[in-house]
Amino acid sequence: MSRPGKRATSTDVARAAGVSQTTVSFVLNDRPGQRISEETRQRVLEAAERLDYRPHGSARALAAGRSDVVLLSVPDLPIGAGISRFVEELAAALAARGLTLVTHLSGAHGRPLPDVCAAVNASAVIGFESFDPETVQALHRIGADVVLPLQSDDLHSMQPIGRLQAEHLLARGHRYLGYAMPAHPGLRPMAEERLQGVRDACAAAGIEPPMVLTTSLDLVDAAQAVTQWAAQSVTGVCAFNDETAIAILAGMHDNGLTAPADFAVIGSDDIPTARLAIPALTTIAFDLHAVGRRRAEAVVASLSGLQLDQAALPPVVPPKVIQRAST
Amino acid sequence: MSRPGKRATSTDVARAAGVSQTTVSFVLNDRPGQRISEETRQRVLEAAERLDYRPHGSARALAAGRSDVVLLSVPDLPIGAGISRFVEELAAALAARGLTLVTHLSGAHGRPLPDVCAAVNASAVIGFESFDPETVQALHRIGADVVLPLQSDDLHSMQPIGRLQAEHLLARGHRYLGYAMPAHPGLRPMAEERLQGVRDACAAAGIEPPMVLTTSLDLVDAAQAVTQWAAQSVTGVCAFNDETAIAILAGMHDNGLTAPADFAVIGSDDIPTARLAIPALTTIAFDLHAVGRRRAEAVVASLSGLQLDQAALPPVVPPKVIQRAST
DNA sequence: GTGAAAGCGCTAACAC
DNA sequence: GTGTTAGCGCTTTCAC
Repeated sequence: MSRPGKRATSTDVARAAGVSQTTVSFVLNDRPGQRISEETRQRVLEAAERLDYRPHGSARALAAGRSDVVLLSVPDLPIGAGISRFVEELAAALAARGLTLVTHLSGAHGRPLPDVCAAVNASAVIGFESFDPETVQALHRIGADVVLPLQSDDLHSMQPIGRLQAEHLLARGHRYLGYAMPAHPGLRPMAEERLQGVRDACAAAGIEPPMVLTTSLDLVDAAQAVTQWAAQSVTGVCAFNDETAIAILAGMHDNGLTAPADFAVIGSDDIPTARLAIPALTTIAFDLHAVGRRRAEAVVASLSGLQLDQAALPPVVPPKVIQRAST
Repeated sequence: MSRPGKRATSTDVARAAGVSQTTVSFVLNDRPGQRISEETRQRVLEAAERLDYRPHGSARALAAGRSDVVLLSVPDLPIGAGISRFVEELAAALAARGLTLVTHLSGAHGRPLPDVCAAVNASAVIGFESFDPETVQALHRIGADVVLPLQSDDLHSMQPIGRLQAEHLLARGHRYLGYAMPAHPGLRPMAEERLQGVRDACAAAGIEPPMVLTTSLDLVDAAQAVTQWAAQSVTGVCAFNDETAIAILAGMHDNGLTAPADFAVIGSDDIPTARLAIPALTTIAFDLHAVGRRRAEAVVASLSGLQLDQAALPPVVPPKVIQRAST
């Protein structure tokens, strides 16, 4: 239903439907003051459909003072499959509420977040980690009503992950634990949080805190770390995530060691290749699906100025250990 | 340099600098008709800085009829580290030309691409695979000047990848090849292209086409495929990508086989965990960096209506085999 | 060199 | 119920 011609405007629809442009706006936006006759409504809707009318985002944003665009700022970190699933969930939930999600990779050479926000006229910005205060302020001035770093989700803090990892190892008799930090700086904050969970579990069990080592996704690096842990009689290692854990596994293999006999290794995130590791990797799985939904609801609530009804949110299944051969 | 107050407008800057709003627009946009005195220029720039002025994307887009937003549509496929690197490169190159890149995951439940495009008022849309004609037309009508599916990059078609994989195995004496297709539907088109390269290489060498099997990232699945290949005396397998290759490796391990003695396996993309596979995975590496830059230049050229100067583009290093232990 | 004025396509008072 | 009207913040033509 469209000629390749010029873009149809709201006025075109009005003309086609034989009503005023205002009426079109009312119908299409489903304004609460439902003073539109059903017949007019249908005529307008039909005309819009026929002309393949699509509201002009900029014009709408300019006039209304707010847009339906939500910007997700993804930090410069290795994006895993899990994250993309989360993004899709978020996008779907927002779309269901009439909001459009776009993502921005905040790499070193891209534009600053406030500029991007201004360019797409986002009315909300979601981040993966806390923004620095300057950025937050800039975003607010631009009109981004909400700034919700993900980690503030009370039910999905990162610490339980570390705790679960450690508890799993402790339950299997390990008394000297290691922790494998990722080398990538962007992953640091998240890693610190997870590590804290491990420390807490160790403290609660009355054993020494974990021996923390940083390993990049490099065989030599990982092999070195393995040697160091072995020298300190570490027998179980919690890795920041599955990729790091896979590096450890490779480092062990390089040293002629195998899990779990020589060393137990537990990862986190349950990436698809975790079960393909040799041996298959024990890991922590969590419910990104629900987290995405919850985040979306939070944004919607904040945007509409309503109080977020915690009870109405989809429940988050707590993270749990996926036991496989590596522990 | 900013009070938490309301957003500064172009008019505010004009007032602060003691000039007209028009002049501000001229200065900030660096209009060709450089009829602005250096002194005025500085005053305006300084005022803008002081007020932390940021142009209102929507207003600008509405008035100018075009925005500086470029939308990258990423299909519903597992996002790997390689892709994120490419996106960053693209964003950086576009930012250098004053353009802002945002990404949209075109999952099943998100909004249709044209809607997203209209919402952010993108003046160009980049895709990973060809859009269907209807979508293209819709995008054009919305005013998206460019639609550039990535795969049309002459110097970076997918076929050479498959060809290289096959040639590598052929050079090592393998005469019965297998091809591992990914199960994920979003990966299909790309996989078909790569497969074609393998077929071409086989034909050129005068051997039978590869025995194609589809394997998800699942141990049982992969083990089954391995059994089938073995039954047909296949000795070398080209996998669509490294993850699929890792699955094959796991399937082999499950069958008590090891690479390259029983089976040679070659992946593609050189993901970080490829070298951590056991044994380390031979794979194809390519230059996403340059591809991103080239794509960005193409968009800029198309947006400014200029002819793309092929010669001025950063050269793309052809894909090459990274030989490791699995072949 | 600089400014006045006319919109871009839409929303939202307000009038009928 | 529906139309009139006045902007939203910016670009751009044209006059000074």
